[in-house]
Amino acid sequence: MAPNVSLGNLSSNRQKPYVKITDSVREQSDFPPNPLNSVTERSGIFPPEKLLKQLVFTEFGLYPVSAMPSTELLLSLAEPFRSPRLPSGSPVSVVKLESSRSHRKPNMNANNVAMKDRKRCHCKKSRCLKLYCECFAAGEYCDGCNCNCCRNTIEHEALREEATEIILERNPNAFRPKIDRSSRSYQDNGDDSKDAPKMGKHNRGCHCKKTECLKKYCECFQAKVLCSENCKCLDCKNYEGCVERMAFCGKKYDHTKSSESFEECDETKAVSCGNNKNTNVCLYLEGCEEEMAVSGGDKKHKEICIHQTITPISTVLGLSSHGFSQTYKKRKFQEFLDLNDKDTPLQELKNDQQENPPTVSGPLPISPASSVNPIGDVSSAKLGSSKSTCGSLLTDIILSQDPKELCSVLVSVSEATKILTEKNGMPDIQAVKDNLIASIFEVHDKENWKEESHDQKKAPDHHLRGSRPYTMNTDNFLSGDIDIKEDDYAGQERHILASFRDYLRKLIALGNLEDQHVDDPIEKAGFTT
DNA sequence: GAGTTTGAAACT
DNA sequence: CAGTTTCAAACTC
Repeated sequence: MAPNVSLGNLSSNRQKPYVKITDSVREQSDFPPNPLNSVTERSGIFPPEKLLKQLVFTEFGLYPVSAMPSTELLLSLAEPFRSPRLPSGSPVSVVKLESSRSHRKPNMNANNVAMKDRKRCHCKKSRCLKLYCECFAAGEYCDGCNCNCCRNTIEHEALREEATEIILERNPNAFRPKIDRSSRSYQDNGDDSKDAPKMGKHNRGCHCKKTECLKKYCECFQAKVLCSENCKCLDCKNYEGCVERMAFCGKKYDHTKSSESFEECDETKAVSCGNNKNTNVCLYLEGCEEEMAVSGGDKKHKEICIHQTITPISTVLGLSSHGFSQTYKKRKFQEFLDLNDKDTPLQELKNDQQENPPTVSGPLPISPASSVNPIGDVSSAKLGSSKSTCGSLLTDIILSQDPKELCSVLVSVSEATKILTEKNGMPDIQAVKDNLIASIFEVHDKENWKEESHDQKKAPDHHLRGSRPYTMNTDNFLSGDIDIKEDDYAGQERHILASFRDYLRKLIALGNLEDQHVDDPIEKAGFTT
Protein backbone atom coordinates (compact mmCIF):
# COMPACT_ATOMS: atom_id res chain seq x y z
CA MET A 1 0.00 0.00 0.00
CA ALA A 2 1.33 3.35 -0.88
CA PRO A 3 2.00 5.30 2.24
CA ASN A 4 0.33 8.58 2.62
CA VAL A 5 3.24 10.83 1.94
CA SER A 6 2.43 13.98 0.17
CA LEU A 7 4.94 16.37 -1.17
CA GLY A 8 4.92 19.71 0.43
CA ASN A 9 6.13 23.03 -0.68
CA LEU A 10 9.72 22.50 -1.64
CA SER A 11 10.04 25.76 -3.39
CA SER A 12 11.38 27.53 -0.37
CA ASN A 13 14.95 28.68 -0.35
CA ARG A 14 15.88 26.12 2.22
CA GLN A 15 18.52 23.70 1.19
CA LYS A 16 17.33 21.04 3.54
CA PRO A 17 13.63 20.55 3.18
CA TYR A 18 11.90 20.43 6.47
CA VAL A 19 9.82 17.36 6.44
CA LYS A 20 7.81 15.52 8.95
CA ILE A 21 6.31 12.12 9.28
CA THR A 22 2.65 12.43 9.89
CA ASP A 23 0.80 10.12 12.18
CA SER A 24 -1.11 8.70 9.31
CA VAL A 25 2.11 7.77 7.63
CA ARG A 26 3.33 6.10 10.77
CA GLU A 27 0.15 4.21 11.20
CA GLN A 28 0.13 3.00 7.68
CA SER A 29 3.73 2.05 7.67
CA ASP A 30 4.77 -1.54 7.90
CA PHE A 31 5.77 -1.58 11.54
CA PRO A 32 7.63 -3.50 12.55
CA PRO A 33 9.86 -3.64 9.54
CA ASN A 34 10.29 -7.01 8.01
CA PRO A 35 13.75 -8.22 8.96
CA LEU A 36 14.04 -9.94 5.62
CA ASN A 37 13.99 -6.56 4.06
CA SER A 38 16.89 -5.18 5.98
CA VAL A 39 19.79 -3.89 4.07
CA THR A 40 22.18 -6.18 5.82
CA GLU A 41 20.03 -9.13 5.01
CA ARG A 42 19.72 -8.12 1.42
CA SER A 43 23.42 -7.73 1.10
CA GLY A 44 23.88 -11.23 2.32
CA ILE A 45 26.62 -10.13 4.63
CA PHE A 46 24.94 -10.39 7.98
CA PRO A 47 23.06 -13.42 9.11
CA PRO A 48 19.41 -12.78 9.74
CA GLU A 49 19.56 -14.11 13.26
CA LYS A 50 21.95 -11.38 14.23
CA LEU A 51 19.62 -9.01 15.90
CA LEU A 52 20.57 -5.44 16.01
CA LYS A 53 21.78 -4.53 19.42
CA GLN A 54 23.75 -1.40 19.42
CA LEU A 55 24.32 1.27 16.89
CA VAL A 56 27.89 2.04 16.05
CA PHE A 57 28.80 4.92 13.87
CA THR A 58 31.51 4.14 11.43
CA GLU A 59 32.97 6.02 8.60
CA PHE A 60 30.99 3.82 6.34
CA GLY A 61 27.70 3.91 8.00
CA LEU A 62 25.70 2.86 10.95
CA TYR A 63 26.05 -0.63 12.28
CA PRO A 64 24.81 -2.58 15.16
CA VAL A 65 27.63 -3.93 17.27
CA SER A 66 26.43 -7.47 16.87
CA ALA A 67 26.52 -7.16 13.14
CA MET A 68 29.71 -5.25 12.71
CA PRO A 69 31.34 -6.40 9.52
CA SER A 70 35.05 -6.74 9.15
CA THR A 71 37.14 -3.85 7.98
CA GLU A 72 37.47 -5.46 4.60
CA LEU A 73 33.79 -5.77 4.26
CA LEU A 74 33.31 -2.25 5.39
CA LEU A 75 35.73 -1.06 2.81
CA SER A 76 34.01 -3.05 0.17
CA LEU A 77 30.73 -1.68 1.29
CA ALA A 78 31.87 1.83 1.60
CA GLU A 79 30.90 2.96 -1.83
CA PRO A 80 27.54 1.31 -2.15
CA PHE A 81 26.67 2.51 1.27
CA ARG A 82 27.30 6.06 0.32
CA SER A 83 25.47 6.01 -2.92
CA PRO A 84 22.84 3.56 -4.00
CA ARG A 85 23.88 0.57 -2.02
CA LEU A 86 22.22 -2.03 -4.07
CA PRO A 87 22.34 -2.76 -7.70
CA SER A 88 19.66 -0.93 -9.47
CA GLY A 89 17.11 -3.20 -10.89
CA SER A 90 17.18 -5.53 -7.97
CA PRO A 91 13.53 -6.18 -7.24
CA VAL A 92 14.21 -6.62 -3.57
CA SER A 93 16.07 -3.43 -3.29
CA VAL A 94 13.43 -1.47 -5.08
CA VAL A 95 10.74 -2.76 -2.83
CA LYS A 96 12.81 -2.20 0.21
CA LEU A 97 13.90 1.28 -0.58
CA GLU A 98 10.48 2.32 -1.59
CA SER A 99 8.71 0.88 1.36
CA SER A 100 11.29 1.83 3.87
CA ARG A 101 12.00 5.30 2.76
CA SER A 102 8.50 6.16 1.92
CA HIS A 103 7.14 5.50 5.34
CA ARG A 104 10.06 6.79 7.31
CA LYS A 105 10.87 9.73 5.23
CA PRO A 106 9.74 12.91 6.87
CA ASN A 107 6.56 14.24 5.50
CA MET A 108 6.95 17.06 3.06
CA ASN A 109 3.75 18.55 4.28
CA ALA A 110 5.27 20.55 7.04
CA ASN A 111 4.16 24.09 6.89
CA ASN A 112 6.03 27.22 7.60
CA VAL A 113 4.47 27.70 10.96
CA ALA A 114 5.80 24.38 12.10
CA MET A 115 9.14 25.36 10.65
CA LYS A 116 9.22 28.48 12.66
CA ASP A 117 8.07 26.91 15.90
CA ARG A 118 9.98 23.72 15.83
CA LYS A 119 12.70 23.07 18.30
CA ARG A 120 16.28 22.81 17.37
CA CYS A 121 18.31 20.10 18.90
CA HIS A 122 21.75 20.36 20.44
CA CYS A 123 22.87 16.81 20.07
CA LYS A 124 26.54 16.22 20.47
CA LYS A 125 27.10 12.51 20.46
CA SER A 126 24.11 10.84 19.02
CA ARG A 127 24.59 12.14 15.49
CA CYS A 128 20.94 12.93 15.74
CA LEU A 129 20.21 9.35 14.83
CA LYS A 130 18.90 8.19 18.16
CA LEU A 131 15.74 8.95 19.92
CA TYR A 132 17.63 11.26 22.18
CA CYS A 133 17.42 13.68 19.31
CA GLU A 134 14.07 15.34 19.35
CA CYS A 135 14.17 16.06 15.67
CA PHE A 136 14.88 12.48 14.80
CA ALA A 137 12.38 11.18 17.30
CA ALA A 138 9.78 13.43 15.78
CA GLY A 139 10.57 12.10 12.35
CA GLU A 140 12.07 15.33 11.23
CA TYR A 141 15.29 16.24 9.58
CA CYS A 142 17.56 18.49 11.52
CA ASP A 143 17.46 21.92 10.06
CA GLY A 144 19.18 24.85 11.59
CA CYS A 145 19.92 22.90 14.71
CA ASN A 146 22.97 23.30 16.87
CA CYS A 147 23.96 19.70 16.68
CA ASN A 148 27.36 18.16 16.08
CA CYS A 149 28.12 15.61 13.42
CA CYS A 150 24.50 15.54 12.41
CA ARG A 151 23.43 12.64 10.25
CA ASN A 152 19.78 13.42 10.43
CA THR A 153 19.77 15.11 7.09
CA ILE A 154 18.56 14.23 3.67
CA GLU A 155 22.17 13.81 2.60
CA HIS A 156 22.49 10.96 5.07
CA GLU A 157 19.17 9.41 4.33
CA ALA A 158 20.66 5.95 4.14
CA LEU A 159 22.18 6.21 7.55
CA ARG A 160 19.02 7.67 8.83
CA GLU A 161 17.06 4.81 7.46
CA GLU A 162 19.35 2.28 9.01
CA ALA A 163 19.09 3.93 12.36
CA THR A 164 15.34 4.01 12.06
CA GLU A 165 15.14 0.35 11.27
CA ILE A 166 17.37 -0.60 14.13
CA ILE A 167 15.32 1.43 16.54
CA LEU A 168 12.12 -0.01 15.19
CA GLU A 169 13.40 -3.51 15.65
CA ARG A 170 13.97 -2.70 19.25
CA ASN A 171 10.66 -0.99 19.64
CA PRO A 172 8.12 -1.04 16.84
CA ASN A 173 6.29 1.83 18.45
CA ALA A 174 9.33 3.99 18.90
CA PHE A 175 8.20 6.54 16.39
CA ARG A 176 4.59 6.56 17.20
CA PRO A 177 3.28 9.64 18.92
CA LYS A 178 3.91 9.57 22.61
CA ILE A 179 0.68 11.30 23.40
CA ASP A 180 -2.58 9.61 22.71
CA ARG A 181 -4.84 12.57 22.15
CA SER A 182 -7.86 10.41 21.68
CA SER A 183 -7.74 9.33 25.27
CA ARG A 184 -9.67 11.39 27.68
CA SER A 185 -7.52 11.55 30.77
CA TYR A 186 -8.90 14.62 32.32
CA GLN A 187 -12.14 16.28 32.91
CA ASP A 188 -12.92 18.87 30.34
CA ASN A 189 -14.12 21.80 32.34
CA GLY A 190 -14.00 24.16 29.49
CA ASP A 191 -10.79 25.69 30.59
CA ASP A 192 -9.02 26.74 27.47
CA SER A 193 -6.26 28.57 29.20
CA LYS A 194 -2.77 28.10 27.99
CA ASP A 195 -1.78 25.87 30.84
CA ALA A 196 -4.91 23.87 31.05
CA PRO A 197 -4.32 20.19 30.50
CA LYS A 198 -5.11 18.96 27.06
CA MET A 199 -7.02 15.89 26.25
CA GLY A 200 -4.95 12.79 26.04
CA LYS A 201 -2.44 10.77 27.89
CA HIS A 202 1.08 9.60 27.50
CA ASN A 203 1.17 6.23 25.84
CA ARG A 204 4.09 4.93 27.80
CA GLY A 205 3.68 7.14 30.80
CA CYS A 206 6.36 8.97 32.66
CA HIS A 207 8.66 7.68 35.36
CA CYS A 208 9.44 10.85 37.17
CA LYS A 209 10.92 10.55 40.60
CA LYS A 210 11.87 13.97 41.76
CA THR A 211 9.94 16.54 39.85
CA GLU A 212 6.48 15.55 41.01
CA CYS A 213 5.58 15.68 37.34
CA LEU A 214 5.37 19.43 37.55
CA LYS A 215 8.34 20.28 35.41
CA LYS A 216 9.02 19.88 31.80
CA TYR A 217 11.32 17.02 32.53
CA CYS A 218 8.08 15.15 32.79
CA GLU A 219 6.84 14.20 29.37
CA CYS A 220 3.26 14.25 30.49
CA PHE A 221 3.56 17.69 31.94
CA GLN A 222 5.42 18.91 28.92
CA ALA A 223 2.71 17.61 26.66
CA LYS A 224 0.18 19.22 28.98
CA VAL A 225 -1.60 16.03 29.70
CA LEU A 226 -2.34 14.58 33.09
CA CYS A 227 -0.46 11.60 34.30
CA SER A 228 -2.34 8.41 33.76
CA GLU A 229 -2.39 4.80 34.75
CA ASN A 230 0.48 4.34 32.33
CA CYS A 231 2.76 6.38 34.53
CA LYS A 232 5.03 5.05 37.21
CA CYS A 233 5.93 8.34 38.71
CA LEU A 234 6.60 9.14 42.34
CA ASP A 235 4.82 11.85 44.27
CA CYS A 236 2.88 12.83 41.24
CA LYS A 237 1.18 16.17 41.35
CA ASN A 238 0.07 16.10 37.78
CA TYR A 239 -3.38 14.83 38.44
CA GLU A 240 -6.70 16.48 38.19
CA GLY A 241 -7.65 18.47 41.22
CA CYS A 242 -4.16 18.77 42.54
CA VAL A 243 -3.74 22.18 44.09
CA GLU A 244 -0.01 22.12 43.52
CA ARG A 245 -0.53 21.52 39.87
CA MET A 246 -2.96 24.36 39.53
CA ALA A 247 -0.73 26.65 41.51
CA PHE A 248 2.26 25.60 39.51
CA CYS A 249 0.45 26.27 36.31
CA GLY A 250 -0.24 29.77 37.49
CA LYS A 251 -3.92 29.12 37.57
CA LYS A 252 -5.73 31.19 40.10
CA TYR A 253 -7.28 28.77 42.46
CA ASP A 254 -10.80 29.59 43.37
CA HIS A 255 -12.37 26.62 44.98
CA THR A 256 -15.70 28.30 45.26
CA LYS A 257 -16.00 28.21 41.51
CA SER A 258 -13.58 25.70 40.24
CA SER A 259 -14.82 22.29 39.37
CA GLU A 260 -11.71 21.07 41.08
CA SER A 261 -12.61 22.54 44.43
CA PHE A 262 -12.15 20.85 47.73
CA GLU A 263 -15.85 21.01 48.24
CA GLU A 264 -16.12 18.38 45.64
CA CYS A 265 -13.17 16.54 46.97
CA ASP A 266 -13.88 12.93 46.39
CA GLU A 267 -11.78 9.96 46.99
CA THR A 268 -11.68 8.91 43.41
CA LYS A 269 -11.95 12.33 41.94
CA ALA A 270 -8.67 13.16 43.53
CA VAL A 271 -7.14 10.12 42.02
CA SER A 272 -5.95 10.84 38.60
CA CYS A 273 -2.43 9.69 38.36
CA GLY A 274 -2.34 5.98 37.96
CA ASN A 275 0.38 5.59 40.43
CA ASN A 276 -0.80 3.97 43.62
CA LYS A 277 1.93 5.66 45.52
CA ASN A 278 0.42 9.02 44.94
CA THR A 279 -3.12 8.19 45.62
CA ASN A 280 -4.46 11.21 47.34
CA VAL A 281 -7.63 10.41 49.10
CA CYS A 282 -9.45 13.17 50.81
CA LEU A 283 -11.30 11.49 53.61
CA TYR A 284 -12.85 14.53 55.09
CA LEU A 285 -14.62 17.22 53.19
CA GLU A 286 -15.69 19.50 55.96
CA GLY A 287 -13.23 22.10 57.05
CA CYS A 288 -12.36 23.08 53.56
CA GLU A 289 -11.85 26.73 54.18
CA GLU A 290 -11.88 29.69 51.96
CA GLU A 291 -8.39 30.74 52.83
CA MET A 292 -6.82 27.48 51.95
CA ALA A 293 -3.60 28.24 50.31
CA VAL A 294 -3.15 27.76 46.65
CA SER A 295 0.19 26.24 47.37
CA GLY A 296 -1.42 23.42 49.22
CA GLY A 297 0.87 24.10 52.10
CA ASP A 298 -1.84 25.26 54.41
CA LYS A 299 -1.38 23.47 57.67
CA LYS A 300 -5.01 23.58 58.59
CA HIS A 301 -5.99 21.92 55.43
CA LYS A 302 -3.37 19.30 55.80
CA GLU A 303 -4.77 18.39 59.15
CA ILE A 304 -8.27 18.10 57.87
CA CYS A 305 -7.89 16.75 54.42
CA ILE A 306 -5.87 13.60 54.83
CA HIS A 307 -4.01 13.06 51.64
CA GLN A 308 -3.18 9.63 52.70
CA THR A 309 -0.61 7.66 50.89
CA ILE A 310 -2.14 4.30 51.45
CA THR A 311 -3.80 2.53 48.65
CA PRO A 312 -7.55 2.76 48.97
CA ILE A 313 -9.26 -0.41 49.96
CA SER A 314 -11.26 -0.32 46.81
CA THR A 315 -8.02 -0.21 44.95
CA VAL A 316 -6.49 -3.03 46.89
CA LEU A 317 -9.49 -5.18 46.39
CA GLY A 318 -9.67 -4.34 42.78
CA LEU A 319 -13.25 -3.27 43.09
CA SER A 320 -12.72 -0.63 40.55
CA SER A 321 -11.10 -2.55 37.84
CA HIS A 322 -11.22 -0.29 34.91
CA GLY A 323 -8.85 -1.68 32.38
CA PHE A 324 -6.72 -3.78 34.67
CA SER A 325 -5.97 -7.40 34.56
CA GLN A 326 -7.38 -9.98 36.88
CA THR A 327 -3.84 -11.05 37.59
CA TYR A 328 -2.98 -7.64 38.83
CA LYS A 329 -6.06 -7.47 40.97
CA LYS A 330 -5.39 -10.89 42.39
CA ARG A 331 -1.89 -9.89 43.25
CA LYS A 332 -3.01 -6.72 44.97
CA PHE A 333 -5.63 -8.63 46.82
CA GLN A 334 -3.10 -11.17 47.96
CA GLU A 335 -0.67 -8.47 49.01
CA PHE A 336 -3.31 -6.86 51.08
CA LEU A 337 -4.36 -10.08 52.70
CA ASP A 338 -0.77 -10.99 53.33
CA LEU A 339 -0.62 -8.11 55.72
CA ASN A 340 -2.56 -10.25 58.07
CA ASP A 341 0.13 -12.85 58.11
CA LYS A 342 2.80 -10.42 59.03
CA ASP A 343 3.28 -9.30 62.55
CA THR A 344 2.88 -5.73 61.52
CA PRO A 345 0.82 -3.68 63.88
CA LEU A 346 -1.65 -1.42 62.22
CA GLN A 347 -0.16 1.66 63.68
CA GLU A 348 3.26 0.66 62.55
CA LEU A 349 1.95 0.16 59.09
CA LYS A 350 0.29 3.49 59.19
CA ASN A 351 3.41 5.25 60.35
CA ASP A 352 5.43 3.48 57.80
CA GLN A 353 3.07 4.53 55.09
CA GLN A 354 3.28 8.08 56.18
CA GLU A 355 7.02 8.11 56.11
CA ASN A 356 7.49 5.76 53.22
CA PRO A 357 4.52 5.65 50.95
CA PRO A 358 3.96 2.16 49.71
CA THR A 359 5.87 1.65 46.56
CA VAL A 360 3.32 -0.30 44.74
CA SER A 361 4.33 -0.12 41.17
CA GLY A 362 2.03 -0.55 38.31
CA PRO A 363 -1.26 0.89 37.42
CA LEU A 364 -3.88 1.96 39.81
CA PRO A 365 -7.04 0.01 39.45
CA ILE A 366 -9.00 3.16 39.52
CA SER A 367 -9.25 4.70 36.20
CA PRO A 368 -7.92 8.18 35.86
CA ALA A 369 -10.32 10.99 35.41
CA SER A 370 -11.64 9.26 32.38
CA SER A 371 -14.13 7.51 34.53
CA VAL A 372 -14.84 10.40 36.78
CA ASN A 373 -18.08 12.11 36.59
CA PRO A 374 -17.37 15.81 36.18
CA ILE A 375 -20.12 16.64 38.61
CA GLY A 376 -18.17 15.03 41.33
CA ASP A 377 -20.21 11.98 42.08
CA VAL A 378 -18.09 9.23 40.84
CA SER A 379 -19.86 6.35 42.41
CA SER A 380 -21.91 5.43 39.49
CA ALA A 381 -19.12 5.86 37.07
CA LYS A 382 -16.86 3.71 39.10
CA LEU A 383 -19.32 1.01 39.63
CA GLY A 384 -20.29 1.14 36.07
CA SER A 385 -16.81 0.51 34.95
CA SER A 386 -16.36 -2.21 37.46
CA LYS A 387 -19.44 -3.89 36.35
CA SER A 388 -18.68 -3.74 32.76
CA THR A 389 -15.10 -4.75 32.90
CA CYS A 390 -14.68 -6.86 35.96
CA GLY A 391 -17.79 -8.67 36.89
CA SER A 392 -16.51 -8.94 40.42
CA LEU A 393 -18.42 -11.04 42.89
CA LEU A 394 -18.65 -7.96 44.98
CA THR A 395 -20.21 -5.88 42.31
CA ASP A 396 -23.53 -4.65 43.60
CA ILE A 397 -22.54 -5.79 47.07
CA ILE A 398 -20.10 -3.09 47.92
CA LEU A 399 -20.97 0.43 47.09
CA SER A 400 -18.18 2.78 46.24
CA GLN A 401 -18.55 4.66 49.47
CA ASP A 402 -18.29 1.51 51.53
CA PRO A 403 -14.53 1.20 51.32
CA LYS A 404 -14.20 4.80 52.29
CA GLU A 405 -16.41 4.27 55.27
CA LEU A 406 -14.56 1.13 56.08
CA CYS A 407 -11.27 2.96 55.94
CA SER A 408 -12.61 5.54 58.30
CA VAL A 409 -13.82 2.88 60.66
CA LEU A 410 -10.52 1.08 60.60
CA VAL A 411 -8.58 4.25 61.18
CA SER A 412 -10.93 5.22 63.96
CA VAL A 413 -10.64 1.83 65.55
CA SER A 414 -6.92 1.94 65.32
CA GLU A 415 -6.69 5.42 66.73
CA ALA A 416 -9.17 4.73 69.47
CA THR A 417 -7.42 1.56 70.41
CA LYS A 418 -4.12 3.33 70.46
CA ILE A 419 -5.42 6.05 72.70
CA LEU A 420 -7.00 3.57 75.00
CA THR A 421 -3.93 1.45 75.05
CA GLU A 422 -1.78 4.38 75.97
CA LYS A 423 -4.25 5.22 78.66
CA ASN A 424 -5.26 1.91 80.12
CA GLY A 425 -3.22 -0.80 78.61
CA MET A 426 -4.48 -3.33 76.11
CA PRO A 427 -8.16 -3.62 75.33
CA ASP A 428 -10.18 -6.76 75.12
CA ILE A 429 -9.38 -8.29 71.81
CA GLN A 430 -12.76 -9.86 71.43
CA ALA A 431 -14.33 -6.52 72.14
CA VAL A 432 -12.22 -4.94 69.48
CA LYS A 433 -13.18 -7.62 67.05
CA ASP A 434 -16.84 -7.55 67.88
CA ASN A 435 -17.06 -3.83 67.76
CA LEU A 436 -15.23 -3.67 64.50
CA ILE A 437 -17.57 -6.12 62.89
CA ALA A 438 -20.57 -4.39 64.35
CA SER A 439 -19.42 -0.98 63.31
CA ILE A 440 -18.73 -2.18 59.83
CA PHE A 441 -22.26 -3.40 59.48
CA GLU A 442 -23.52 -0.27 61.03
CA VAL A 443 -21.90 1.50 58.16
CA HIS A 444 -23.65 -0.70 55.72
CA ASP A 445 -26.98 -0.08 57.31
CA LYS A 446 -26.45 3.55 56.74
CA GLU A 447 -25.78 2.89 53.15
CA ASN A 448 -29.26 1.47 52.70
CA TRP A 449 -28.29 -1.85 51.47
CA LYS A 450 -30.79 -3.96 49.75
CA GLU A 451 -33.09 -5.52 52.23
CA GLU A 452 -32.41 -9.05 51.20
CA SER A 453 -28.70 -8.59 51.17
CA HIS A 454 -28.92 -6.97 54.50
CA ASP A 455 -30.73 -9.93 55.95
CA GLN A 456 -28.13 -12.24 54.59
CA LYS A 457 -25.41 -10.13 56.07
CA LYS A 458 -26.95 -9.99 59.47
CA ALA A 459 -27.35 -13.68 59.87
CA PRO A 460 -23.77 -14.86 59.89
CA ASP A 461 -22.39 -12.42 62.37
CA HIS A 462 -24.92 -12.76 65.11
CA HIS A 463 -22.61 -14.95 67.01
CA LEU A 464 -20.01 -12.31 66.87
CA ARG A 465 -22.18 -9.45 67.83
CA GLY A 466 -24.03 -11.20 70.55
CA SER A 467 -25.96 -8.82 72.72
CA ARG A 468 -23.71 -5.91 72.19
CA PRO A 469 -25.34 -2.73 71.14
CA TYR A 470 -25.59 -2.31 67.43
CA THR A 471 -23.92 1.04 67.33
CA MET A 472 -20.86 2.74 66.09
CA ASN A 473 -18.36 1.23 68.35
CA THR A 474 -15.46 3.57 68.29
CA ASP A 475 -17.40 5.35 70.98
CA ASN A 476 -17.06 2.26 73.06
CA PHE A 477 -13.34 2.36 72.79
CA LEU A 478 -13.20 5.96 73.73
CA SER A 479 -15.53 5.55 76.65
CA GLY A 480 -13.35 2.86 78.05
CA ASP A 481 -15.99 0.17 77.83
CA ILE A 482 -13.45 -2.47 77.21
CA ASP A 483 -11.71 -5.00 79.36
CA ILE A 484 -7.97 -4.80 79.52
CA LYS A 485 -6.49 -8.22 79.12
CA GLU A 486 -3.95 -8.53 76.40
CA ASP A 487 -0.34 -7.54 76.63
CA ASP A 488 0.33 -8.06 73.03
CA TYR A 489 -0.35 -4.98 71.01
CA ALA A 490 0.62 -6.63 67.75
CA GLY A 491 -1.73 -9.41 68.58
CA GLN A 492 -4.53 -6.99 68.97
CA GLU A 493 -3.74 -5.52 65.60
CA ARG A 494 -3.79 -8.95 64.10
CA HIS A 495 -7.18 -9.51 65.54
CA ILE A 496 -8.43 -6.34 63.97
CA LEU A 497 -7.10 -7.45 60.66
CA ALA A 498 -8.57 -10.88 61.20
CA SER A 499 -11.90 -9.26 61.82
CA PHE A 500 -11.54 -7.36 58.65
CA ARG A 501 -10.69 -10.54 56.86
CA ASP A 502 -13.78 -12.18 58.29
CA TYR A 503 -15.79 -9.30 57.05
CA LEU A 504 -14.34 -9.67 53.62
CA ARG A 505 -15.16 -13.34 53.69
CA LYS A 506 -18.73 -12.53 54.45
CA LEU A 507 -18.93 -10.12 51.63
CA ILE A 508 -17.47 -12.65 49.29
CA ALA A 509 -19.86 -15.25 50.56
CA LEU A 510 -22.69 -12.89 49.82
CA GLY A 511 -21.37 -12.43 46.37
CA ASN A 512 -21.16 -16.16 45.99
CA LEU A 513 -24.70 -16.57 47.14
CA GLU A 514 -25.84 -14.17 44.54
CA ASP A 515 -23.91 -15.91 41.87
CA GLN A 516 -24.89 -19.36 43.12
CA HIS A 517 -21.27 -20.13 42.89
CA VAL A 518 -19.35 -21.17 45.97
CA ASP A 519 -15.70 -20.56 45.60
CA ASP A 520 -13.72 -18.73 48.22
CA PRO A 521 -11.35 -16.31 46.50
CA ILE A 522 -9.49 -15.70 49.67
CA GLU A 523 -8.58 -19.33 50.02
CA LYS A 524 -7.98 -19.44 46.34
CA ALA A 525 -5.51 -16.64 46.79
CA GLY A 526 -3.70 -18.73 49.35
CA PHE A 527 -4.96 -16.95 52.40
CA THR A 528 -5.45 -19.16 55.37
CA THR A 529 -5.79 -18.47 59.03
C1' DG B 1 26.63 30.58 29.22
C1' DA B 2 28.48 27.14 32.24
C1' DG B 3 27.25 23.77 35.37
C1' DT B 4 23.73 20.79 37.41
C1' DT B 5 19.65 18.05 37.50
C1' DT B 6 16.51 15.15 35.51
C1' DG B 7 14.39 11.34 33.20
C1' DA B 8 14.06 8.96 28.62
C1' DA B 9 16.65 6.04 25.81
C1' DA B 10 20.09 2.84 25.31
C1' DC B 11 22.56 -0.69 26.93
C1' DT B 12 24.08 -4.71 30.00
C1' DC C 1 13.25 -7.38 33.26
C1' DA C 2 15.90 -4.80 36.48
C1' DG C 3 19.91 -2.13 37.00
C1' DT C 4 23.24 0.95 34.94
C1' DT C 5 24.98 4.17 31.63
C1' DT C 6 24.42 7.61 28.18
C1' DC C 7 22.38 11.42 26.48
C1' DA C 8 20.22 15.86 25.80
C1' DA C 9 16.65 18.89 27.54
C1' DA C 10 15.38 21.52 31.40
C1' DC C 11 16.75 24.03 34.89
C1' DT C 12 19.75 26.94 38.12
C1' DC C 13 23.05 30.19 39.10
